[in-house]
Amino acid sequence: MKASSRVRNLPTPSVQRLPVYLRFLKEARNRGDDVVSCTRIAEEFGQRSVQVRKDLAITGVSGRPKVGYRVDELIEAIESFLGWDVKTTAFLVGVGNLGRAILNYEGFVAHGLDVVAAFDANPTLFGQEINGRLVRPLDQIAATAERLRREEGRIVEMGIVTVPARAAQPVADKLVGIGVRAIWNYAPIRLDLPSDVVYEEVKLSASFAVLTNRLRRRDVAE
Amino acid sequence: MKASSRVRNLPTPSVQRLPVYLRFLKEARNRGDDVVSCTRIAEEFGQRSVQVRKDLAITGVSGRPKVGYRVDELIEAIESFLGWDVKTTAFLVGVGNLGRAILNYEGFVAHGLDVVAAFDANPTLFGQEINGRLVRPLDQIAATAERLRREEGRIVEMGIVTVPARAAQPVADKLVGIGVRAIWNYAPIRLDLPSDVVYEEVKLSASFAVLTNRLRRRDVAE
DNA sequence: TAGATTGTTAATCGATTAACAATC
DNA sequence: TAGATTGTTAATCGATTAACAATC
Repeated sequence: MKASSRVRNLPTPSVQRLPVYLRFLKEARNRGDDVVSCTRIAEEFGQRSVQVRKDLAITGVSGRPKVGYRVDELIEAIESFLGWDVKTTAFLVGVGNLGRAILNYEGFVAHGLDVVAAFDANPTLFGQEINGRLVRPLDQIAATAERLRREEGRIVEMGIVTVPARAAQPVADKLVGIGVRAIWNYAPIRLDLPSDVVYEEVKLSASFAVLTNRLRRRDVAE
Repeated sequence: MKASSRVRNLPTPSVQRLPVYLRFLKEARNRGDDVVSCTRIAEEFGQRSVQVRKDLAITGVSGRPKVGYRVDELIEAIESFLGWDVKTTAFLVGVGNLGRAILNYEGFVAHGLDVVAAFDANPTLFGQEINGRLVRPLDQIAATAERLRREEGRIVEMGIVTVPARAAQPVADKLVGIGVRAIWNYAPIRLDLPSDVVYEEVKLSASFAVLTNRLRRRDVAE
């Protein structure tokens, strides 16, 4: 069987909504709820219940008519579907404020993200420790990956790029060079990568564009 | 004419792609290019030229067959359409690493964003200056807005929320209280706001979900 | 049992792409 | 003029929503 025939095309909007449900479900679990219905979830987020049901269906979970879904089953199904039940070993490059924000945010740790080391080109940062992670010289990225593999048997799967735009492509190339299979890019520039590397860009400008455009159109309408 | 009949529904994906084109067009201008074609832009970003043409069309700009679009006209049209040619006065609440990242990033300044003051609840930060902006006590947000209006005649249009999830809703309520008409939320929680306040959320978890899901599905396919 | 809910198929809606005329 | 490009209408594709049967 060819890989292409096995990888179904999943609706990206559904994948993007799952973390929202997950957060709500964890709160429900903390309240001691055993089951939850799509109607309830939809109501919480102002959506249609059919959409929630379709979204949950892609994880493979099933509920019981009249009753709903078991909260713990649902949490497990979403986490497993997103790959958040396994550790994702990552390197982060660019220890500016954005890089620090990611290193300090515990939310991603709960999603399996394990940033094992941080890198920067600025010598004044070398040796600094951020939330338990040492800042290393960018030059040592390959050596660090190799040592990690040799000593702990760990493979770096993901590279997080939080450098300025102009530095992003060379940094991404370095990350691909050490064998990462996914790049999470925060720099405001599209990166050119081999097609077998999974790529995702955080587009803050796109978000700002939607906001300001709506704000200005609202003004015009008044 | 009712407002609802005047506000056309614009394709959000198109609005989100405009900043990408804009960045490219500014580079083109710096290189001294006078005109650029959709074909060229599409090629740069791996899209179809029709899509680029449709995207540009929503700004109201028009090009010339055989020639293309004038670079300076196009830049002006996109910036005006997005509301990036006018200053947007904003308050930022939450001076953690994420808040600092936004205060220090000059890219948004080029998009008209003018964060005039930053607020936090943590007294150890009060009086600190970040990229020229003083950190003030959250308590003083209303007084600061009022003084700004009285002394400089400036209205705070946007609130940027970079506090932890649990603090986000009360902070948003405060911002709405001082009259902001747009909220840009970085906290991983959906905010409840009056319907006349424009709202946009930066969903880092959604981005991470897409990335890890693809990474794990790729693994399965191998 | 009746009502609420799941799961699925069909209809609708919106965005992308194809096709092609207009034009410089 | 011929070829490249814009602008627009029609076709396709994908996601959302409606409708409804199944079921606890």
